[in-house]
Amino acid sequence: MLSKTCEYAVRAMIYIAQQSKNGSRVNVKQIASNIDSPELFIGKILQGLSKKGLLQSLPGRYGGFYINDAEAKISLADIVIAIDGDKIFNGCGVGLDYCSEKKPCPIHDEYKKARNAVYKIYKEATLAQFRESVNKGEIRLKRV
Amino acid sequence: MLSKTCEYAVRAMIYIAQQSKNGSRVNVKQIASNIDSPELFIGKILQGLSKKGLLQSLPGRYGGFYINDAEAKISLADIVIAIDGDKIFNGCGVGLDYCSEKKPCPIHDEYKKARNAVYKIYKEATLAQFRESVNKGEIRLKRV
DNA sequence: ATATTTTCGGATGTTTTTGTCCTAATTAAA
DNA sequence: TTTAATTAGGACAAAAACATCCGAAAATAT
Repeated sequence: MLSKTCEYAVRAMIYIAQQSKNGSRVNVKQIASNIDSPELFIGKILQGLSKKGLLQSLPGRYGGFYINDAEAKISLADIVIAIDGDKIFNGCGVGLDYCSEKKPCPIHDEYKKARNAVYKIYKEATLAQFRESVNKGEIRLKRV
Repeated sequence: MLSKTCEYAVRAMIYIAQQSKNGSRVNVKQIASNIDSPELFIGKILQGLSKKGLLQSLPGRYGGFYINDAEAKISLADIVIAIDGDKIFNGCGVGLDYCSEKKPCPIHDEYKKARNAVYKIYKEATLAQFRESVNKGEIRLKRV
């Protein structure tokens, strides 16, 4: 399960990807109101992702956040790993550090399959994909 | 991903199930040292599970925790739900409360499949199963 | 140049999760 | 019945996650 921080990040990135189709920028106020997140908090989160190069930011009047064509190739998995790390995709099903191919835990093999399926989903969902569904009403990012 | 509390609970329950094969009880000190958890904390966790009827406890000298044949039928999923709730098995992949069959989020369908696979694994792993593998060295519950 | 609007960065505050402490109640052996 | 060893329960403490505040820096329109 993703952390709350990570959920905000994923939804914000999807929103920004949609909005920056033609180079336009969105500010934190817009983002927060469109994804139902605390404004200052999503600001901090995006600052971090921006530092890591997952999106662009421009300070100053008429500034904001945006995503260029190169960044549109990034996947939800990239965002998740940047925020929560890769434990969700690699970790053991019962929390054992030693658990591995060589020293599997009781549910290792099946759990690994399921985990990989989850990874595949997040990996194959790229921001570019979400741009496609702009304005079709297919995507709604508010929580309720 | 399970909470730390939940991971401790799952490992403790597996350990207790193994140990109480012939009605014997284990105390928190034994449990903690065998699953690598804080002693007092796992005590608290098991008290909670005991109240909910997922295992038996006996206070007093020579007391401890144990699992009877009826409880051996419970699955890891039952434990997870008792501690972390069912959000991990039912929740949306990007944290949207409204997300459902009728109003799916962008990754709803595939995510649901993967989530169901995870549920199946935890559901089919019963404590009775783990009793089978006692002393075969198949199960190791210490973290490292 | 100046005013305005935005992100940046660091400190701070709040809530939840994780973990501990202490005393009481309970049980069984001696 | 006494004693020792254990769980029960409630308060407390520490750490991590979540969230806000404030002043500085940056960018653009005027």
